This record gives sequence, C-alpha cells and structure tokens, in this order.
Amino acid sequence: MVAPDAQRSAPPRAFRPSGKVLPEHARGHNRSLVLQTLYRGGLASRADLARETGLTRVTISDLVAELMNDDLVIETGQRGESRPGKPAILLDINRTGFQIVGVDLSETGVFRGAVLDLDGTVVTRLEVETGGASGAEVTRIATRLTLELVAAADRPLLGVGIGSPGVVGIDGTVLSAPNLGWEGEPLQATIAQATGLGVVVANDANAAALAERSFGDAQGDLMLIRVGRGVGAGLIVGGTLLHGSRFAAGEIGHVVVGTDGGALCACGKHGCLETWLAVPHLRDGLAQAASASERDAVLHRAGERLGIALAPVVGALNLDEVVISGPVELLDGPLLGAAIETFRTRTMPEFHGALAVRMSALGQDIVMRGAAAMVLAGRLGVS
Amino acid sequence: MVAPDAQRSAPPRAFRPSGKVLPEHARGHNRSLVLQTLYRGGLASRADLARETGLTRVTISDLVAELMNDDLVIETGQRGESRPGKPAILLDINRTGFQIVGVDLSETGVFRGAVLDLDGTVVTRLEVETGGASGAEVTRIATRLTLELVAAADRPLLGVGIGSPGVVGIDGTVLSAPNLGWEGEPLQATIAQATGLGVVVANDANAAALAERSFGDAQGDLMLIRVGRGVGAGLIVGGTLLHGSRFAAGEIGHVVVGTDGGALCACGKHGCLETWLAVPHLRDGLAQAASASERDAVLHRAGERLGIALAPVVGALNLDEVVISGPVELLDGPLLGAAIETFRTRTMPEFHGALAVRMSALGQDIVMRGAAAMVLAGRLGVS
DNA sequence: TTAGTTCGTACGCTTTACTAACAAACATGG
DNA sequence: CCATGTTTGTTAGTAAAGCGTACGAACTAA
Repeated sequence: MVAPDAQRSAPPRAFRPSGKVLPEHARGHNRSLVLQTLYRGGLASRADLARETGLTRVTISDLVAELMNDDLVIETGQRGESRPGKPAILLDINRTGFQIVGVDLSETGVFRGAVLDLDGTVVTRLEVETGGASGAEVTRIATRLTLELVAAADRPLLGVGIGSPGVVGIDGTVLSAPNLGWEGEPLQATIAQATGLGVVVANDANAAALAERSFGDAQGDLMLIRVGRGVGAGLIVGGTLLHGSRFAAGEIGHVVVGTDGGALCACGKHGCLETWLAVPHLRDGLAQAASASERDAVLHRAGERLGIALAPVVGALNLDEVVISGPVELLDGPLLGAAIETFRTRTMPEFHGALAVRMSALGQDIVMRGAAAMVLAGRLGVS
Repeated sequence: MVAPDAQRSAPPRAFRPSGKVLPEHARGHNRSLVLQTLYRGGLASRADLARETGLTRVTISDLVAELMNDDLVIETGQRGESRPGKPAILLDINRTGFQIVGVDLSETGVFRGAVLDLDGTVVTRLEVETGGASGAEVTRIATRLTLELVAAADRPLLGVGIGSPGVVGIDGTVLSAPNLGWEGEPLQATIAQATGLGVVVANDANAAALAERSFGDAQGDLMLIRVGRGVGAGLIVGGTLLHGSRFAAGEIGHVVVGTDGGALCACGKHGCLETWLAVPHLRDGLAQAASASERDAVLHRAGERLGIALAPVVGALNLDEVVISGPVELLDGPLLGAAIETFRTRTMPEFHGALAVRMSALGQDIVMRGAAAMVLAGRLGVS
C-alpha cells in the first residue's frame, strides 16, 4: 500500500556542523532536546518539559507549536490525575505518524529490510535472496529491496537507514566490502537518488551497537561484538559511535590473539580472532567434535580467545558493557561463560566488577533496527 | 616576584554544559572559535578571521573587542605586505599576557612544577623531593609547591593544572593513587581553596596525551603510553580525551598479556603488562643480563608484549598514532622496534600501514605541559 | 463562595548575528 | 597627479531566539 504522501518531505535535519554556531543552531539543539525528552520519557505536558529541560514554559510552548506544525508532536488529551490547578495537556512524539526504512545487508545470501515506526517497532518485513551476486548486481538488489519497502510504507518516511558489511565512510560510501564485491561503492548516493529520501549508511556492527543503545538494555559505554561469517565490533563511547580515523573502528576480526600460533586465516596470518570465533569455523569445529564435551571444548576455546582479545580494549576504554550478537545456539552458553571467565582472570577487579558481558536481546532484527536508530538520530537528534 | 595582579580574576569559563543551549552559549562557542583560530594560525586580521570562521566581519569585530577588553587578544601592528586596500591590523592571542601553573605529581620521589605561558613554554621551573611521604603529607607538599609557583608567576594566572598518578574523577578528586597513599583525595578542591584559582586535575597519562595533541606532533586519534614505575595510557579520540565510565580509561598496566604465563605481579596475577614493561622490571632485567645481546633480548621482549597488548586496542579504535613516553634510554631502540614489528605482524595491513608508532618528543615536561593544556582547554576552549 | 494552585499564552525586552552601507587607506593605471 | 578599484573595519538597522512579567483559564480545597 502506498500512501499518497509517503514521500512527503520530512522536517529539516537536526545536525550541527562543527565551526561557528548561529542562533538557529541553538534552536535546532533545543528542538532535539524537547523531542529527546518526549521520546525517552513518554507523555509530558509543556510545563513538565519546561521543568525537565530548564527552558521556560514560554519557549517550550513555542518549540512545541513548531514541532506540532511539523506533525512530529501531538496532543493526547488531558492528564487523568486529579490535582489542583488547570489540568495539563499531555504531549507525545507522533510515534506512528512517520515511518523509517531499515535495511540489513550483512547476512550471507539474504538481504533483510523492514518498515519501522519511530519506536523501532517492525511494521512490515521483506527479504530477498542474493544468490551469488556481487558488485553492481548487489547494488541493484539492495536498491530494489529498498524501493519495495518505501512503497510498503503507509506513512511519510523519515528516511532510509542501511547497515552494510565492510568499511563505510562518513558520507555513506562503502569503501570496501569484499563479501559483496564492493570497493568505493557510493551506496548512500545511489539509494538517495533512487528513493528521493534521506539515506544513512553505516557498518553493520556499528548499526547494531546503536540499536543496543537505543532499543536494548545498554546503559553506558559499550562494545558490541557481532559474530557471523566474520567478526566485527561497534563501539559506543560517551553516547556516540566511534568511527576511527579511517572509518575502520571495530575491525577486530583480523587481530591475532594469543602467543601460541593458531589456524591459518584467509588474510594470511595465523591465529586471527576470526579463526577461532567466526561462525563457519565454529560449525566446522563442532562437526568434527565426537562428544558433547568436545563440542563444549570448542566453544570454550572460542570464548576464551574472545576474552583474551578484548581484555586490553575493555581495560583501555574502561567499558561498562560488552554485548554479543549472533547465533544464540552457538554463542550463548559455554562460549559466553568462557569469555566472562577470561575477562575476570585477565583484567583488574576494579574494572571487571563493573563490566557486564551478555548476549543482545534484539536478535536478528538488530541491524535494521540500528539502521532506523541512525535515521532517528540524524534527522530528529533523538537517540 | 609577585606581580600585584597575579591573582586577578581570569575571564569566564568557555564550557557549555549539556542540555539546553542559550544564545549566550553560542556566543561562548564563537569566542572560543576565534581564540582557537588565532592560537593555531597565529597573526591574522579581523577580515582573515571572518573568512576562516565563516562569521561576518561585524561579528568578528564585536567578538575581538570583547576579547581585547579581557586582555586575551592584542593588536600587533599593521601587516607588512604591500597590497591594495586599507592595510589590515594584525591580531594575536596575548601569548605572554597570562601564565599557567602546571604540576606533575607522577614521578617517584619528586614533584615537578612550572609556570608556563599560553604557548606552553616553560618560564620558571621548580622541584621538590617528596621523600617517603604519603597521604596528607603528600597533599601538603603538593599544595606548597603550587603556592610557590603561583608566587613565582609575574602575570595574571589563567589557572592551575595538575597531573596526578592514579584514577582521577571528573571533579578533580583522586579516587585512588596507591603510590601516594591517596584514596578519594579532593585535590582539586584543596588546591583551589589554597590558591583561589581555577584548578584542573587529571591522570598523568591523560595529561600527557593532551600535551602531545596540543604541543606535540600528533595529528589525529592517538594513544599515549606512559612507562614509569607503572604503565598507563591516555587516549584521544575525535579530538577529545576519553575518560571511561569509571574514569579509569587507559589503565592497562594490569591487563594480562599473552597466553604463556609470565612473572607474578604485585596485583596477584601473572603476566600483567607491567611485569614486562614497567621501568623497575626493565632495569632488573638489564642488570641480570650478561651480554649486550641479552640486554637487547630483554628490551625486545618488552616491546613485543606492548605490541601484543595494544594490537586489539589499535584495531578496535582504528588509531592513527601510538606515542610512547618515558625513559628514552630504555624505550627508544630495540623496545620500540619490537613493538612496531609486533603491530605489523598482528594487525591488518590496512591499519598498520597508516599507524605511526613513535617516542614522544616532549621529554620530561610532558605532564606539566599537558596540565597547562587542560587549563587552556577548560578556560579558553583552546586546544 | 473564596482562596490557592497550576497551566498555557500574550507582550515587551535583551542578546546575538546578520545585511547594507560607508569612510579610511592603500595600489595601480592613465 | 588624480581617478578608480580594493580591502578593511565600523555604524545602523533587522531578524531570530530565549527570558521575565503578567494574565486568563481551569481545577482543588476550605
């Protein structure tokens, strides 16, 4: 179903470039502040918002009027409680008034996508097989999937978010994604051209980390480890995603772990993290295992290597959480336990006492929900 | 010599708390932008500043008038070149008009301090032996040293910066510094009380990292490794210092390195980074070595361990630079070479190709110059 | 019925940066 | 030597943004 106004232009971007700051930038910031407060806290009156943000009621009224004019905020009636004084008119973000398209290109052989509402809830889901496609053919498949999702939306779209494997530049160019046969692929520009919408592209592990922050249980600084055909990570430090100087932050799959050799990796080195932890290697190891205890040993070894590799990172960044995303049947159990145990024995008690290591609860939707979170952050300043 | 106005109140802080943004905050940001442009670029006219910042000449004139009123910016005469048009009046930061006190408490047995100008150049230097003092006695010694430096300044002071060992909270409380016998020591408050000036306290490795960014050759994201009685690190990512969720970012001395045991550490674990790299251990190893080649082997092993520990961090953060600070005669040579070689063999060519690993050129003054940089950043928004 | 409280809005003010316009001070070319 | 063009810095007026004060509306409590 295509709504007539599904491609209506969305409100202006809430992003402040570095450099000079004009009054209008401050306005944008305060706009986002109001949206953020409503997004996190739910229903609130104008007076509530004034108290929470520190702005005056007058300014809040003005900002809310602007946001209601953009259809981003709606009045939901009077507050029920019986209190002295004039009853408050409750406000909320128009959570079902806009939608977002989120796409996940990281799975082997299949691209997933969804139409989501502003809460990150999946409204419509689509999948396409990619077969053995690569290069320009992959771009065509991804574009077609995105267009179908755009057509499936029945509300104005806030934008399109895409999580891609490989190294992704800040401008949404996929600098390198060997699995898809991409090298310097201008994905953001291509999809923006095809859809006429705002498009954000990021690495899949980074998108997953954002999902964990926005829709998961994450509290503070966190590292999300994504285990699939390869191993990647996304880092959120001080509330924002870490990109790295060449946009390659989180690329830990080909760091050598331990000082005792290891299997030969596709990259030519011995003992890369991927040779222990990537799903194909885990499945191979389990297939060759004769007994249940041997299978446990394979998983235990993998978890141990993960702990060895990450202990210096956790120590150096003083992280709160390490969250693992991937096939639950492989990761949640001996592997996770061994990783936690290894952290405990290799870092300072002061740190691993505060450190939480756990599986993500977001499952297979994590990347496309993270992609939606990128759109929310980019266009509304909400996270 | 004490100038009569040495403790004259310094200009207002250039810090914007998170939350709402008022027009005056934007003003402060633009003030800092002008100062930063002058600080980095040197002499410039009002028209030059307008072109570089994107603000109009009118606004720049207004900001400059304000900064000249605060004595932070001075006119240095007309431009020499012969060009058409009205000759430009060149401006500069009043680099010798204010001074900063920087203190380094990280050395064993001696506290160093200095009076510095706004360029981070040392004007006056002072040292005190600490003997075997600890706890409150150490606080008294540090306070006395700071007061002597304040008295030695002959210009109004912008503030006091202190680099302390241990874990330092955002409010300048030293949460834990075993070597000094401090536990929850409110150093910032104590020194601020004693001097009546603005005081900033940070971990010594963090201060050193800031020094490397402000006064060294650092370009982008960097990790500074400080090797002394222990081993610590400071991380600068995206231009700002990384604190960690419990202010313990960079505490990598007690992360276990390798999978082949190692010497017993004071912390109870085996094979901590410090057991290979800390200066006392290096000197012990060298003393026990019989030949030059054995001494090289000791240093080589230490560098190798450093590389093993940091490879995952460099990979995860996609750093540009790793800078090492400490005794040059121990670190610069086989140790540094082995560290570089180890990085090369344990990370992806895409990353270590861009990675620079080198010694700091700032020598023994690095911590107190970093402390001065903290004051510059905190009070003027300049870095 | 009266007093007190809370909510949302109208009005006028201050701050900030902008545009337009202008005088000052230089180089260049006829 | 003088007219012309260029660049600099300043003056005057305008638009945007948030604040404080004040007020009516709508409710509770006595």
